[in-house]
Amino acid sequence: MIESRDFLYPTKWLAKASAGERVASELRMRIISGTIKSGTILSENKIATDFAVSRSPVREALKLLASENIIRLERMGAVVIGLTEKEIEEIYDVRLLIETFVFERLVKMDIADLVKELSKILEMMKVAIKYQDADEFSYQDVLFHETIIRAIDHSYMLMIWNNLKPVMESFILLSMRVRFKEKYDDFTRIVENHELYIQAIETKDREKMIQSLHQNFDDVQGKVEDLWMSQQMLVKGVEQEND
Amino acid sequence: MIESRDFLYPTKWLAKASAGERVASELRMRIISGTIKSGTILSENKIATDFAVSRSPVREALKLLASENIIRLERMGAVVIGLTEKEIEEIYDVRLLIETFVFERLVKMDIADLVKELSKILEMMKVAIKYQDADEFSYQDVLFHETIIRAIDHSYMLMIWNNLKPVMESFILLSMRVRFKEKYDDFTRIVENHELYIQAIETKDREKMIQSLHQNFDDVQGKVEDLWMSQQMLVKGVEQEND
DNA sequence: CCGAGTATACTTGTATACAAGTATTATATC
DNA sequence: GATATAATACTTGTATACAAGTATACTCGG
Repeated sequence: MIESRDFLYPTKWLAKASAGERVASELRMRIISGTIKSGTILSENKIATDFAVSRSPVREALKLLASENIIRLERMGAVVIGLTEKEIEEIYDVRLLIETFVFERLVKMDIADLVKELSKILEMMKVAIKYQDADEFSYQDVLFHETIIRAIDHSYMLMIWNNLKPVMESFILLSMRVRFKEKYDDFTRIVENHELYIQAIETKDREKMIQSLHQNFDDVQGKVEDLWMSQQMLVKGVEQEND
Repeated sequence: MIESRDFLYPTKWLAKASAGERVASELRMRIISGTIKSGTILSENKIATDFAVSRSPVREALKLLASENIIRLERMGAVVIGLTEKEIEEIYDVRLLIETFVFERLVKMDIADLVKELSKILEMMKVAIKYQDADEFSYQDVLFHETIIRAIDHSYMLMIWNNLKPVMESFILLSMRVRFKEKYDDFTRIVENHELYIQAIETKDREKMIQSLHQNFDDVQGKVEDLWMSQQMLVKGVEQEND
């Protein structure tokens, strides 16, 4: 039985969420963290009993995870795909693609409001670091990029982002939780990089923007190890349910 | 009551489909063709009775359409968004983005098999033209681009494509049906353009590929009129259900 | 001991039932 | 006639029930 206090996903983010979203969010975290191993076959009934909900929200959750490419729906059962190094690189391919596209639009726009908004978010990130709040930091980090994308008002770019976001969010959450414990000084670099990004937008400097994006990517490249570390942390912290 | 013979979507493509997919495919066609007007509020119950299915598959369908950005799920009812000129341009933004990315990967690969496969598909398209089979032509057209994307084996590019595909497919279906009746000689141009695309891949010629992509885009630009024409055709052919 | 065939237990997809909440309509009161 | 309040008819989200199909395991025959 998986109860809310065992959740890897921040329960306070699920305040207004439906049972389906709750199940999806938690399953996603467990898959990406490796708690549920790649190759595992999930059955609707098993998940339903595990989460003490009916099959209806579970089906909803599985459909969602399948559209995010972390599970594959087959005739019998859903096969866990998970995130390997390859997938993480691919996600960043997409981010690079989207964000460079967005930037090209931004340079033709009035970006004063956006820059102000991003600065605010960056301040929030700094506070989150100060109080060692990994979850809040992750939230603001994701919000930072979402804010940039939303600025150009492009429904299909937003669509792509919406598909990518849940996986990104989970990945960042897990990664940041590890770093807060193990590599605290990573955050000064992350903040600097976001500052660079804001500057790039402000001055409409393509090169700086690309530089920032790649730095951000280098920052996570090879960071599947974070996921493994996060799993190490988890087996210590959470009691395992031997079904 | 909407029966299978009233379907705008080719029923033979729905052979192995679930009720949810059937409902989604048909609703999508009706939304994109303008048969269901933008702004309309859809209720699960109404759709369920219309299609003579239960709410379960209807919910599934609505979730899907929402993820494709052609409806918006609100607290009460789903609001139809539809496809305006803006959305069509945005879709082509994404296609341009994806396919240029794909091309950059292709130039580093062995593309012999791909070229052969594409040539086969193009032959099929020619046959479909010869026999004035708009649906078959559309199918092969969509398959052509999907084949190119699949060639690079990039799960997240494929994810984007999978999200885009249903809307693209519906749009192309409607557009091609009109053209077969009204603008038959469009097809020689479309075929030529696909030949150009194959050549571009074969010779790994970036410029030619971009040229082909843009030509393809110009070909649909301003083609919302096709949708309106398709709607004109529809009101003639299909009896209207005044609920 | 091995294979064919049947029984069984589990799978998904769909229908239905129910609960909680929201908008609308009607009614009553001023 | 206007406004407030209550009743009603919808809405979604979740649980449960059922049907059709699939894999597994078991039994029976060789």
